[in-house]
Amino acid sequence: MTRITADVRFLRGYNQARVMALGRTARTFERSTVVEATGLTPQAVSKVVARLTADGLIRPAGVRRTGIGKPAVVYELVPDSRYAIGAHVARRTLRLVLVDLAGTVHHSAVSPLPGDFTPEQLLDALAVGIDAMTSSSDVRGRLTGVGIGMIGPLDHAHGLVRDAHGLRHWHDVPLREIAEKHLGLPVHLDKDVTAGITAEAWRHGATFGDAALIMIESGIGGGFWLGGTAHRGAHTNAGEFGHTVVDLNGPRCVCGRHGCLEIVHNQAADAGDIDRAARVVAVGVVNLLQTLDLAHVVLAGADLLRNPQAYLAAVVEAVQADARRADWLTTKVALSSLGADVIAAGAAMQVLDQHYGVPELAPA
Amino acid sequence: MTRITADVRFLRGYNQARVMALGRTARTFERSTVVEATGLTPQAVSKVVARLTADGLIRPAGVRRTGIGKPAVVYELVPDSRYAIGAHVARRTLRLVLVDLAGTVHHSAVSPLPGDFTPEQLLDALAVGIDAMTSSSDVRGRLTGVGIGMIGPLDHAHGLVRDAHGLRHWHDVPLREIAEKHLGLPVHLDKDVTAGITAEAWRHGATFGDAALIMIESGIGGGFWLGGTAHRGAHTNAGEFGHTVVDLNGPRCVCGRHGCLEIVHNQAADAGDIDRAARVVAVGVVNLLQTLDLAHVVLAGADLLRNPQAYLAAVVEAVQADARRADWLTTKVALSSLGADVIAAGAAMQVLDQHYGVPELAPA
DNA sequence: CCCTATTACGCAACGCTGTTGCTAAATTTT
DNA sequence: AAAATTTAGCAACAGCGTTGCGTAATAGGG
Repeated sequence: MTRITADVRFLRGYNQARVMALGRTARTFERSTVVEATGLTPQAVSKVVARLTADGLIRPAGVRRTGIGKPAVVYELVPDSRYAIGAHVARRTLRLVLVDLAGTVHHSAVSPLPGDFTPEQLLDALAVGIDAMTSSSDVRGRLTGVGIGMIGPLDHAHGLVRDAHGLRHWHDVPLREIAEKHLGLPVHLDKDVTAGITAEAWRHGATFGDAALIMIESGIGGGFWLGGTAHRGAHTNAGEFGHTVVDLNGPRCVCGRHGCLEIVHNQAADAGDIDRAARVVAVGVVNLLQTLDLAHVVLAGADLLRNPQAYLAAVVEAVQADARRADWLTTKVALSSLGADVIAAGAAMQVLDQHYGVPELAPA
Repeated sequence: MTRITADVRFLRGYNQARVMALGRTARTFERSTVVEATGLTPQAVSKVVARLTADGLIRPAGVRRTGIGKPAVVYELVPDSRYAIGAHVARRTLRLVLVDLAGTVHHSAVSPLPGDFTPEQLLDALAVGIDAMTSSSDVRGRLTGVGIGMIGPLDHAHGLVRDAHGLRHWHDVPLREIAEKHLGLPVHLDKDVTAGITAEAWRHGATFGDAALIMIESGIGGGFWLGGTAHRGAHTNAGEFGHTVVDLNGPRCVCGRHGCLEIVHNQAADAGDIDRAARVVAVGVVNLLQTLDLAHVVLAGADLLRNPQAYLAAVVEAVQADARRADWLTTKVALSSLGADVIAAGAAMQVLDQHYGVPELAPA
């Protein structure tokens, strides 16, 4: 648990991170933009910009002539100044991506994992894949770390896989610790869906409000971005969205309850009725909107992306039907901008976020 | 929107607030406790404690002899150093409470409101009630402000009542602004359920994790405390928990959808089957746990508190049944510790929280 | 009884943050 | 060429927590 004391160093990191967020979102920016966004004085912004420039994280990119007066220097992020590796560990596959500081995916590769793979087998696959991906020497020196997104339950704070669903060999595995030793890089472990929503948030920057990522891929899960950070819940177990009851008299689910969103959806999907399956998901999404009042909903997951338009249309329609009463209740619904890479890319961005994102103060 | 720049003044407020939170939770505390909780050095804590003592917010309350060495000074919060008024505006009644800095309710009074009351009528009732409650002169001088909790939809950021359900005369009323003028005190406006969960959080202090307040009182709503702050959503509209679908083939709800938690619950309750009604709510609560992974669930609301044990038993049972698989997935379920006063008291605590709570930095 | 070890606590100097006051540079307009 | 305007930085400053060190208050041992 990275714990930060509220001393002056916090201010440094915080304000630098806000400028970085601006650079990620806006392609180019100037000091005056930063002044407005941060509330700092121009002089303070000059100092922050000078520090970031010295670190090679941003650089001048021309000037803008405003008409009268001295032209303003335009800055931009230096995307290839830092990289991170992201890994999406699924039941049968390992997806690795290389992501730069701007959130752009440079390489993406999928490799099969042995059935019922062990931690050791995963570590080996990771090492091989990462090695191949960072062969270029300028990448290797700028690698910030490795992010791993996988199915839960797991303990994010302690980097512990508690009991990955459907995988033997994965009970209380301190994956973060052993991976850091094995790979020689900082490792960040999180639930797949949480990594996924982080990807969307990191790329959208400050304009991204409360949001959810709906993922349909061997089960239905939800990742949440609330109040400017990922929401993991009290035990890193938030997101079991597929196991919310939507049909009190519905069929029994593997979880023991009746009429879970997941079982109702799967029955429709298995029967080939994708539209009905999509409408079930749409009901769940509107439930989330009612409960959490989200500004963005992102759809993702292999099973969903096989029929993206069907799901998108159903959700959009349901959201609009529900929100028709109030013009101020707007929610943007979209397919994941990163496609099948969301989880892996998000895991990578979580690593970047730890270094260059807005620092969090000690837990209340 | 109170917006704070990340300069040194932020540190001052932040660290002071953490000490105050400790004092609220722990009755008494010493410097060494603060050192541990905040991560600050003993010297820094001395400065913070000195400032708070000078402001009269905390005071020494004896010493603790540890055995060898100079005894440690024990401090305590000064509860009656500050007060706030809380108002719970319902469809027919106005409940006012006087709350001190420790979160203790000193006075509570309910008065009827005219049918379909107007903003002016509410303001008059507020003025009269507040005057009666602050007759003592030491209270009046230490009054921090007035918090108002009421049904939505409303806009918390702008202090605007958009369209209170079931009340004509309440469309786009800038209640915060006009109330501040009318009462001559700072006013904080929020949804009833959000105020309610703030009451629980403020009283529990740092030990309070992600939580929800389930309120059953002319409708079913939910207030959320996530990541150390109230969750209001993108448009202050979070909490419409009663309008989440739990029965796809259920009866049509006033909101237009079928099988909402609220209509299903109400049908059972109206039929006199409280146990079934309670089990419906329990299903909804477990849905929340699956989605958000909460550490605390608090039950409240006039309709619920008519049969508190029935609801509590049903929810506890459902939560335990669902979490039986994992011993680490613990959620505490309880009835509101403040009974019928939760909303009003929470509204008051929101005012105190603005002054003496942990400050929030500019929105990301 | 005095001395020492131990613990609590504060004064003074310091480092680092953003802020304030003012100057310099670069450009357009007159 | 001179004035006006906008951008940007240097220098001194205020305020935060930190570091170094001295002082006060207690218990226990000789």
